[in-house]
Amino acid sequence: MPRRATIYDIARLAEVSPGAVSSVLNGTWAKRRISRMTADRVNRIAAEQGYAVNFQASMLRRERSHVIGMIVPKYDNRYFGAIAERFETMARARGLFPVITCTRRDPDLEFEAAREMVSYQAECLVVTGATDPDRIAALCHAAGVRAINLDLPGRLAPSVLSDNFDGALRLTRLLVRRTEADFGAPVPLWFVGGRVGDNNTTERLRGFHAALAEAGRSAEPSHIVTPGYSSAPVAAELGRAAPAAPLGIFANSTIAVEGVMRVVAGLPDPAGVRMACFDWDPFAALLPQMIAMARQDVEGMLARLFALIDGEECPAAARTEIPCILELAPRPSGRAAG
Amino acid sequence: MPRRATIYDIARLAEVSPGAVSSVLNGTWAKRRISRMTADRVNRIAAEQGYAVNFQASMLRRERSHVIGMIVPKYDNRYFGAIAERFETMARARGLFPVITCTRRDPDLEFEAAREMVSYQAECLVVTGATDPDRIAALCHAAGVRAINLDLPGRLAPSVLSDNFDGALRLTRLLVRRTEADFGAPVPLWFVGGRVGDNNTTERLRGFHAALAEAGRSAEPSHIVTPGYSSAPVAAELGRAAPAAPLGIFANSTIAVEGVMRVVAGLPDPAGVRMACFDWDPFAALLPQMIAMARQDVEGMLARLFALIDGEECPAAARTEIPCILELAPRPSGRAAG
DNA sequence: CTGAAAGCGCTTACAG
DNA sequence: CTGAAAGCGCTTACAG
Repeated sequence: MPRRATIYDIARLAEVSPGAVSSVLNGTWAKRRISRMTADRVNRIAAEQGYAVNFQASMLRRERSHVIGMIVPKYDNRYFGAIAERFETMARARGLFPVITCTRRDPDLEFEAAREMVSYQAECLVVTGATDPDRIAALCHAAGVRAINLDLPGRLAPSVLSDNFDGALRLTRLLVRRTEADFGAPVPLWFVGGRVGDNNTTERLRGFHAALAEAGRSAEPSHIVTPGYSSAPVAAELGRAAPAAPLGIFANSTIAVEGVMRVVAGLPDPAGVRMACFDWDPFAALLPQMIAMARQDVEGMLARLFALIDGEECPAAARTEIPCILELAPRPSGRAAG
Repeated sequence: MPRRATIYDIARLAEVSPGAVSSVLNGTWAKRRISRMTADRVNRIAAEQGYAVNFQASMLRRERSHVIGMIVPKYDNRYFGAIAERFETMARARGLFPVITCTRRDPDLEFEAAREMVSYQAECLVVTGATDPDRIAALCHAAGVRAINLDLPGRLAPSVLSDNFDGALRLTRLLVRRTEADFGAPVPLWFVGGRVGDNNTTERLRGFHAALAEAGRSAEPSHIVTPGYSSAPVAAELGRAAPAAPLGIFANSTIAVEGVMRVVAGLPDPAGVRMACFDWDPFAALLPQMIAMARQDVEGMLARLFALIDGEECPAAARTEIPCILELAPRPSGRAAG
């Protein structure tokens, strides 16, 4: 493996000192009163040699690393994928070096990944959807790294969340209204997916109950099916509960929709199902059963996140809830009311 | 910002030399014949201090960085999201440090990101779906970094691809067979999405034509609609071409499906459309028009990719095409034949 | 206008 | 069984 060119190689070729090369290449040459002629020569030779600075050496020497870390449960998911993508773009726009790693909802991997971010000398770590954000915040604080929670809240660092209660409330109101309109009378409403104890599920469940209460109704406990976030257990548990159409379903995440649809496909009357989903997917929106989706406002969340990052103040108590965007599904032509 | 603990801090507290601390913490203490008692003490104190090694310093000093880079067009996409996620998992399993960055199909960003990977001292760069992979490979080679292309091929580095021709051939055969069965006679077949000149579109188009030729048919040039990979131009151009049902559509990517569905929704008879899609999405599979999807074999592709990475040999000519997995869409109960 | 020099935090051959 | 020391490639105050 041919050794990469260093500032010493460039210095030799340009017949200047390594220090001068360094300041030309990192743009501080004017401040150091190096002549433009020298700067041009050094830049030309560096380009010819395909020189690329060694980040390890450069970051070691500099006072600040400008590294900003993010851990995220998954990439393979519209919501978290959009978060990761937008995070990178916004970090780069600020001259920061984003380092993202995906922790697959594994608590140990989350913690190890956070440690790794400390090792990368991250100045700030965005902890997205972590199962135990406070454990990570403690690790960060011990190392002098700012932590900010995203998507799921913690007590030891500020949190930027979706307004899960409000989104679920509005979604459930729609579900109540549309099922009554389509079927001519109240039908059983189910809440499917997620895990009780998880903050987001708790908040959405609260919104679900509140909307039912507004309508003078209450939820049947056996219609709350929360076996987690993957689709197989959702399909299994919902299948055992044997729902009968007509009915309405609040799907707590698009992954839950995958499970729900397997059960719905087996029903004698799939057209007797109406569904609302917390989270958004363009194709799920085209399902004939879908009436609305609560799209989490990724841009709004990240705007708030970077406002916290840009401002130094980060009170641990700060907690921002960003409203979701309610997307009505197109009403398929073939679907009759009632 | 409190300074992070260093090996010097631990050394002082444990009353040993910094060198001894270093070898205890990186596991080479047995080789250096340091006593277990000393090692235990150092480990305990390091844990108490929340010590985390400084990667910049450690990687600078070591001979190898163990960093492995990947550039990827998007995270917010089932296919590329799955690639990024699996890449991280497999790299970690090998003790490597994956660094991924998302380049949003921007040629300049791709090149800048590749430069950045060289600066991170990456030993290898996986170039995924790049618009100009050879420009990046040249940069890598100049810096002594191995490059491997994924998803789109280049001439200067080995390439791991989907077997686009074969996948499109099988998908089109299905489309021919199912439209003839459902409508009782051959109907117009359209190819929608992607860009002519792009390797993958070219190969899939070749498969499309080959399957038509097998059936003794040929494609109408005006039925090839390839205005790129985003959904808005697909909807616009397909809308202008005003397709009439009954018809069959080969959608070149799930993003194309989004555009196609906007047009289909406006047709007098959406049920007169059959669609096959290159690429997979669980919800797109549930569209009533969808008959089959070609799921790219991400696991198979990455297995091959890491076989190249693990083995030192990387002949630039090497080109592997991994077969796609054909997923038949569930046949909706409400859909009548003919 | 530019160079010599110290030092970032680590690793590892070498000496004992 | 352990320490002293050199050096990875850079940056930047300091001296001239």
